Amino acid sequence: MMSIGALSKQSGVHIETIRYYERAGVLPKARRAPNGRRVYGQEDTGRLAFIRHARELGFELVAVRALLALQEKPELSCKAASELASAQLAAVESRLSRLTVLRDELKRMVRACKNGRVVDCRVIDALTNMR
Amino acid sequence: MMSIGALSKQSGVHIETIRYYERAGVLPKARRAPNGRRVYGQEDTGRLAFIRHARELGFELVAVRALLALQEKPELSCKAASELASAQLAAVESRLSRLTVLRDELKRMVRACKNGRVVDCRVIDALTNMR
DNA sequence: TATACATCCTGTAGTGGCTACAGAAACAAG
DNA sequence: CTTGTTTCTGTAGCCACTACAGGATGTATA
Repeated sequence: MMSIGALSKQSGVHIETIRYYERAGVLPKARRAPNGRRVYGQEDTGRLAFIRHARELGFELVAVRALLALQEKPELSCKAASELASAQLAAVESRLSRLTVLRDELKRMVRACKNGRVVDCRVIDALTNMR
Repeated sequence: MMSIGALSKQSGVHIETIRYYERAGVLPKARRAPNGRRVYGQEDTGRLAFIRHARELGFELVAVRALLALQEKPELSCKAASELASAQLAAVESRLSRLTVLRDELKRMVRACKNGRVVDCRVIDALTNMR
């Protein structure tokens, strides 16, 4: 049992963001103390960690909601769950392959630009003439 | 010499975005025809290509502006440009490694969901305990 | 020339995912 | 009881666009 401030410290997610997640339907509506303040449990720390990492990986809140639904409805049919997971997997693999291209391009750029002047620097060329 | 519509078609950047870039100070204020319409030259196609690719690589507009400023002052050292690229590279590599973990977990989950129950899936754990 | 329609202009508002603040209420410490 | 912290709701701002509205101007066809 903890306050929104304690949850915020534990999870590293801003208080305002926690309230925003509730408003956006990503977190369930928090239980309230008699004085009206939100009360959280340990499971919310886990949920927030999950949301944070998923967001860092580029998942939109809609997708995060879908993934959380998997966790919170273990009675969901295997077929539906598998389809949802497959869709996420496809999204992840697409992101992965594009990121790999970007990484290689950035590596090339950094290599091509070692202690020269901008005149000799290939970063700008690389960005202008990429395709 | 071309209109904003022609530039848009050539560059693949929406008209509204081109005007937004001007407003945001990323593109220089366009020369105007006597009737008040914006007039562009071939160099603007290059600038837009540059901006587009930089954005695709995850550079923020602030960074794009910095890179464009470097381009206009070629007597400066390349250090700043390569630092920007290195920062991008680090961010991309961090995302890559975490995405790889997630992909493996999703693959595992899809496999597990074939014959088991959602409750056995560990994707949530993978995302929750990721660091 | 008249009409139709495309293109452009400025300005404003909406989007997602936060983040920041204002003003009020409640709580905790001295 | 005062002071300071925490929380509440509600609203506004941020970035990087995107989507209009409403008006001016341009071009093609009858």
